[in-house]
Amino acid sequence: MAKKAKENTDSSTEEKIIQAARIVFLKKGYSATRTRDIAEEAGINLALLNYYFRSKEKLFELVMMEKFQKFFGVIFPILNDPSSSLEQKINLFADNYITMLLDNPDLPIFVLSEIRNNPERFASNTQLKKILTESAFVKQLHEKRPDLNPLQLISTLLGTTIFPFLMKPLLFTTKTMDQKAFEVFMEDRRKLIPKWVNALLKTK
Amino acid sequence: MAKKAKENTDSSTEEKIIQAARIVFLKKGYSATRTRDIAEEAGINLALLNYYFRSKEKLFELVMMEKFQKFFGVIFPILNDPSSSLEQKINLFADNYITMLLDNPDLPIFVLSEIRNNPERFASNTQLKKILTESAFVKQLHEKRPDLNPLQLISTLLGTTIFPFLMKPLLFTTKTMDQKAFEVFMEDRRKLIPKWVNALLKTK
DNA sequence: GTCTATAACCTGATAGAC
DNA sequence: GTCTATCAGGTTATAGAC
Repeated sequence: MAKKAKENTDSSTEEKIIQAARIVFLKKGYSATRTRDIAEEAGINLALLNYYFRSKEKLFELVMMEKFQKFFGVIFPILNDPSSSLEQKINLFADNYITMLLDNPDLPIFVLSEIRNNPERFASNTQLKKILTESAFVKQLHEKRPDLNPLQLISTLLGTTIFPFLMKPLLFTTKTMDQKAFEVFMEDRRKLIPKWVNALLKTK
Repeated sequence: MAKKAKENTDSSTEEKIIQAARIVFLKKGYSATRTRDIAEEAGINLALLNYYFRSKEKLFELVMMEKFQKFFGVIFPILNDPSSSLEQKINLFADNYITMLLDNPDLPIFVLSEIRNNPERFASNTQLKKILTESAFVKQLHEKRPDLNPLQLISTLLGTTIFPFLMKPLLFTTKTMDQKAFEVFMEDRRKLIPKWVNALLKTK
């Protein structure tokens, strides 16, 4: 602890660059981002970026791994907890995920876009497959509704939670909503999704 | 009719270029696409692309307008038909939209990505705002459930239908599904969505 | 570590021969 | 209309001074 005190200012050049990279990559994606944008955002010279991170690709990989961890990391512990009920999992998932997404509204479109652009990168990711096919959530779901493909409910749970954030740019640009209205909308949705998804469990 | 017979081969150079552009832009998006990729896909020389379409930007705009028309065009006539019931609209929407998306599975991520990259382009699009705030669907919805923000149900209807196509690259790359399984999944969903969304209308 | 200058490469677009 | 050759500008990455 005491040893780390020196770094705690967190304003080292390296940190400034990666923080800038987070902002720019998240907003524009890999292809549309120029290393110059990142350097400018960080308030440093372009050469320093390569000095610290060797290449655009390497810097991107760092940021991307973080973002993927954020995007998928919340899901696993909730859906794979054997001690909570199906209803509790749905409730907890919607609540936690909406909180996280309100803090990171551009995360879904970033993650889904980059997977589209480079799907091979995730061929090795077996964690997600496990959540979707053999988590505690899937088992409980299968027990309660053996007639229903668990992925149908999971897609609905994920879709209803994430989709508003994918639509957000469209809602804003057409002036259908502004930031404040969107936040209210998502607070309503935080209560609505558990109610709705649990209702679907009872719909034969 | 007879007049158009001559063009019916549909293999003019211009047509070959725009068909190649459809394929490449849809798959990689604007930024990651190089005009050389399109020329190669079309089996023609790079110079011809500029001869026929002047610039990458102009060619992209053509393709993009088509794709947006496809993505949003189906929604309007269905949701704004005053003669059909709420239930019929939900049913018809899911059915038609899933059919269209099975033929154009890469459309959602393309459209949503490009809106993210360039939202100003759609600032002038008032049609979508109308669907979301003053269509026959919204009015009927408000009448039946005045306690519910219509956008909540619309987001759910759109999200449940579109989201599986956004997840598709992830499902495929993790080998959770293959093409055949995905098609079966979406056929199940074609029946499930109307049942589910109509159930939500009755969930207080 | 940080900067300026520049190399090396890539990309969109055009000139000009056929 | 179609091609080859090439330009002009932009982008990543590095060399070398400080």
